[in-house]
Amino acid sequence: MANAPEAPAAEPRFSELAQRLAAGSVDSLPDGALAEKLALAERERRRMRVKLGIDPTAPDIHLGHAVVLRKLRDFQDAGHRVVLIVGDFTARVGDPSGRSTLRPILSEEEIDANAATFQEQALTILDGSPELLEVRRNSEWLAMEMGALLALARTTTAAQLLERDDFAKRLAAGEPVSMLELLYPLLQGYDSVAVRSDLELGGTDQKFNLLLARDIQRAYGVPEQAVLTMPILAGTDGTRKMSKSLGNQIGVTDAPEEMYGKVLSIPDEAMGSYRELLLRGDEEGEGAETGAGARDAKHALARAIVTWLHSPEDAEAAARHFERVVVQGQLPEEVPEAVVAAVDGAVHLPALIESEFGMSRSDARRMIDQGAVSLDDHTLGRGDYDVPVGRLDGKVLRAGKRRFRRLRVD
RNA sequence: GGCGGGGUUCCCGAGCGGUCAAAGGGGACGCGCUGUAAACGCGUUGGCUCUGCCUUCGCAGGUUCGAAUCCUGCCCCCGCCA
Repeated sequence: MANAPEAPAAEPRFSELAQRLAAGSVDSLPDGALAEKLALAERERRRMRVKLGIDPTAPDIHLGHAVVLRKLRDFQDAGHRVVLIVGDFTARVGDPSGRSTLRPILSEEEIDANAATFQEQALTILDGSPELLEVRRNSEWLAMEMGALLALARTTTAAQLLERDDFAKRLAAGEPVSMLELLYPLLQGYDSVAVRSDLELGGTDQKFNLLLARDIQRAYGVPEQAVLTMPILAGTDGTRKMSKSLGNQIGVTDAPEEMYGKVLSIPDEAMGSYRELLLRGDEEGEGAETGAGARDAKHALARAIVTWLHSPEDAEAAARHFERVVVQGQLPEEVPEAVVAAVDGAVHLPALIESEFGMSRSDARRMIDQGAVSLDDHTLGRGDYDVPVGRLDGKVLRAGKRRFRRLRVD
């Protein structure tokens, strides 16, 4: 970095830098704030403090988080410091952003466990060197006294909070909004006061909270943060926000084959945004969006994502696995073994499927009846629930497309 | 505090004394087809020792041969008034 502390910030230079760093974002607010922050940091010869808060309400980081984490990484690569706040305290409150209902309350043990894996998984994307990453837990400052909480509550009015889109909508729809939820934006804002953030990142659904944090910082007499919002990544269904609770997520630590398959299951129309939000744009060509071209484009996308989060070798292997198991309907290279015990010389398949694949026996029976279960090449039919042991040893039981077990008779 | 509306299966939502394990949609799963775990079509979707039995319609009692449906009490949500 150049050092010209006395000279007024060379505006064009910082605007340009800010523009580059904000690439891919939806909003960079207020106008010009990011450039000023960059200039200020350089003038003071320090790194910018770039905040991201994540509530450890679910144990895994998914690609939706990855969009923002990747952007944070850009800031690290530019020499700035990421302050990752693990919301162990706010997880107990539950951010209602973009949700229509109250989150379930998690136990302290669950939160701790989630927080640990979160931190670890974030490092698959972030640079973990101490000067570039600071990890904090917001229970450090949010477990405050009642008096302090009241002071915080005084900073904001009910009208301000009710401006928030999802609160307003729920209210209008006659749905409950708890006081606890109303408090959430204040707590998140206080995080920004506590860590003196220069910039905070978040999804577009965080815009309100990120901006309110500025008001709270002002009320506490600390500099107001700039705000950068990133687009929301759709889940594997292609429409709703990716989230664990909707079951449409792709975890950053998902096994390569799993990750590959999940990417292929997104609707064709979602490919473009996946490419833009997750890859840097220079990885793979555009590819056609329809016909066989779409298939190839999607395979390329899956390969690129697995390469990013695992390795090129894993991506290769995952592609082979997919071709073999899904396209050609063959067995995977490795099939886990299951030891079966016979009763009266026969094995009750619904019971076996229940214990091996964790579904109910009724489900298992339905699958057998629907021709979804096979032993080697023989597809079972309606009512084939009991099979003599003699016919089982060494055979591969397949239930549905993706569940396999090689049977060994005890 | 008063008055009114409401809590149904994974979700939304119909049912309002038997024909209800409960319409319809979503989601999920399965089969077919295919360009992929896309799209489309068809089917399945409480559990089990499965042509029957058991459990479920906020919770607890009650009426009835019989209740998700009626009554009583309680809990929770929403609205209006205060």
